[in-house]
Amino acid sequence: MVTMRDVAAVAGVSAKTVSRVFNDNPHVTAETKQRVEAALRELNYVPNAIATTFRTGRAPVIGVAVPDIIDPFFASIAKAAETLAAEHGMSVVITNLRSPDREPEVVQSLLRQALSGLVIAPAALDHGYLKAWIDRTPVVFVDRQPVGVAADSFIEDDVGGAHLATSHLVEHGHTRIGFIGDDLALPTTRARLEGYRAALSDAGIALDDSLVAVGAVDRAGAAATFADLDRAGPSAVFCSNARAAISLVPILQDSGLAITTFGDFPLADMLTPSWTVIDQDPLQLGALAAQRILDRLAKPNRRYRRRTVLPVRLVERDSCRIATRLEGFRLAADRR
Amino acid sequence: MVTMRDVAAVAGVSAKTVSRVFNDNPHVTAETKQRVEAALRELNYVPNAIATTFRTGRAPVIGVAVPDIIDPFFASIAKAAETLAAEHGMSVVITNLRSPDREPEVVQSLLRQALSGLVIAPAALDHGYLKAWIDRTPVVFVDRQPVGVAADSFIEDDVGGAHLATSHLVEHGHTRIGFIGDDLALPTTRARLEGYRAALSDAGIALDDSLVAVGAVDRAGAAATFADLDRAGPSAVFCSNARAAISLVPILQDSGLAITTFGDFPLADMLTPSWTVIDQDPLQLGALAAQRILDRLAKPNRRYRRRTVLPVRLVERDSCRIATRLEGFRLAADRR
DNA sequence: TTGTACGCGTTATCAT
DNA sequence: ATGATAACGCGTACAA
Repeated sequence: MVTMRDVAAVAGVSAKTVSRVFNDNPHVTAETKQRVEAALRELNYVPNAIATTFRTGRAPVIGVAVPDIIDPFFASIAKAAETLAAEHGMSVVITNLRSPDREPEVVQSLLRQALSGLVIAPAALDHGYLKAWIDRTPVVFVDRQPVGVAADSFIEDDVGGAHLATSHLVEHGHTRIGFIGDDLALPTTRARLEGYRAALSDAGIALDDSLVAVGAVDRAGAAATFADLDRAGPSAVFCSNARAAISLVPILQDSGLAITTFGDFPLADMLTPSWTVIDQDPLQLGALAAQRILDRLAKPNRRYRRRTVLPVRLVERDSCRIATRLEGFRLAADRR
Repeated sequence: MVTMRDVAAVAGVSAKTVSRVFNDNPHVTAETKQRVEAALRELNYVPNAIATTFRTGRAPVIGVAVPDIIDPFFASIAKAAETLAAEHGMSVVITNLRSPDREPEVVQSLLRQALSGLVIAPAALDHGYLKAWIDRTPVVFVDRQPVGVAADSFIEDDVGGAHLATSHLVEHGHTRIGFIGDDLALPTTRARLEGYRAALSDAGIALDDSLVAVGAVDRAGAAATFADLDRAGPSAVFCSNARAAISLVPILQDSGLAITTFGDFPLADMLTPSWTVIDQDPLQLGALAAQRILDRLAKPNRRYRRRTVLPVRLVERDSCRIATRLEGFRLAADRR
């Protein structure tokens, strides 16, 4: 490996002068600069990034940590952050959190790499382990709020979006509306349950806990969860997130239930019927988070808004128009 | 930040002894070890990973570089590599290649981080830029072969899979079979075109270049590409990859064409009709690649198989059963 | 303008 | 078994 010393020897200057030339320091004569540049090219000098990081204490790298990179929602966040970082000469490393309990070790091993910043969509329920790092490294939460630590966050309007989706079902005449989620331990899921309940209350519909079921994380779990919920006799369901929704497609596809879901997903518009969703714009989430990291690095002393809530919008498709079960309810009512 | 020196001062030993204790070096008396461990805990010592990497020249990190992390195929490769690495105390950093021409800079900035190894699903057409690194860092290619550099690779059977998919259409009675791909500059796409052509030849069907169209990278491109192909009057199409397939769903869904595609994708089995695909097992690809990195690190002098081709299998679903256009052809033939 | 000396935190070498 | 010293490659402070 060619070092600055090697280049210096060839150019007949000191290592420091090579450093100056390489970093475009103006205090070098044109003639010296030329000689050094020739040596640089001749030896094919490549800086040792680790040494630079070690010396300066910061790698020109932003970390992005997400619960599951297979989920297109999180992949989009990462991709947007990467695009923005690249525009500012930074690279991005993505890492999978894998599971709530592994989050601390995974994130800390990332943070030890002297990152310039971290964008995290947390999986864990408590993020107190970040306290020791947050003074030295800007950390921005996305999708979910920080718990046990103060940090910037960009989240979507979970309560509002769930309210919107549920109200949409109400407007279609449904009164028996189920809630299917992944895990109520997650604040995001809880907030969406809250929005769902608020919408029902606002419509004067009584809450029924047998219409709330969680555990839809894969196709098997989704089937079990739905079987549970189905006993309560819903005519419509609201899925609390895209991943649950994707798992639920096989079982909801031909159920005759009206459906809305929180979070768009690839091919949702191509299913039969196509699914009505709440759209979250993960690209914007990722871009905003990365921008905040860059801002904090550039102006550490400025004050920033701690919490930013992004609006969501309803994308209406077909899954609320077709509602066999509701017809059933109506016919039954007519007969009475 | 607490350093080994600080710990050494508290324990009343030298920094080197602290290092020995921390790294489980046996040449330390039990009594000394105990004292040092107490100091370690008291000061809450956390090693500076950058300093260690700097000193040893290797970070306990495997890099995974893929063209597009949004593509579930590549995300699966990354995830599998991560799982395997974690079992061996290594972490993984994922990076997006973004585009063929940006690949060299992106990869090299990754490699400068003194990685222990790199798993790459390349986007670029030539990988000669890796020559300078490959002696110091194990590099394993997945999905696509190395060009311009010698390296290990794990790829799927592109020619065989395409042959399989095309033959399947032939068996269903099709003779006008289109090929829709993303980019013929990619060796993968070319190999699949080759398999497609071989299958037609084997069936005694004449090749027709107007039945080959590329440019399906997003929904707009897919629509344009298909419009082009459609003029040639196909009754069936073979999509050369999952990403193209996903983009083509809107336009092929109700086309009445029989369909096969190379690469399964989420919800392919939930479309109407469900899509028959060639399944590639990206998880295995990622796991094998990461294992090879670990093997090469553990036994650098062993010899390894350069090129491993994984078999693929046909997953038959409904998209070949429904073939309105073929009926049209037959009726036309009957009338004659 | 250019160079010297030093230090970042860790580990390897070689004494003791 | 333990420690002193040097070294990894670069950038900072300061001197020349």
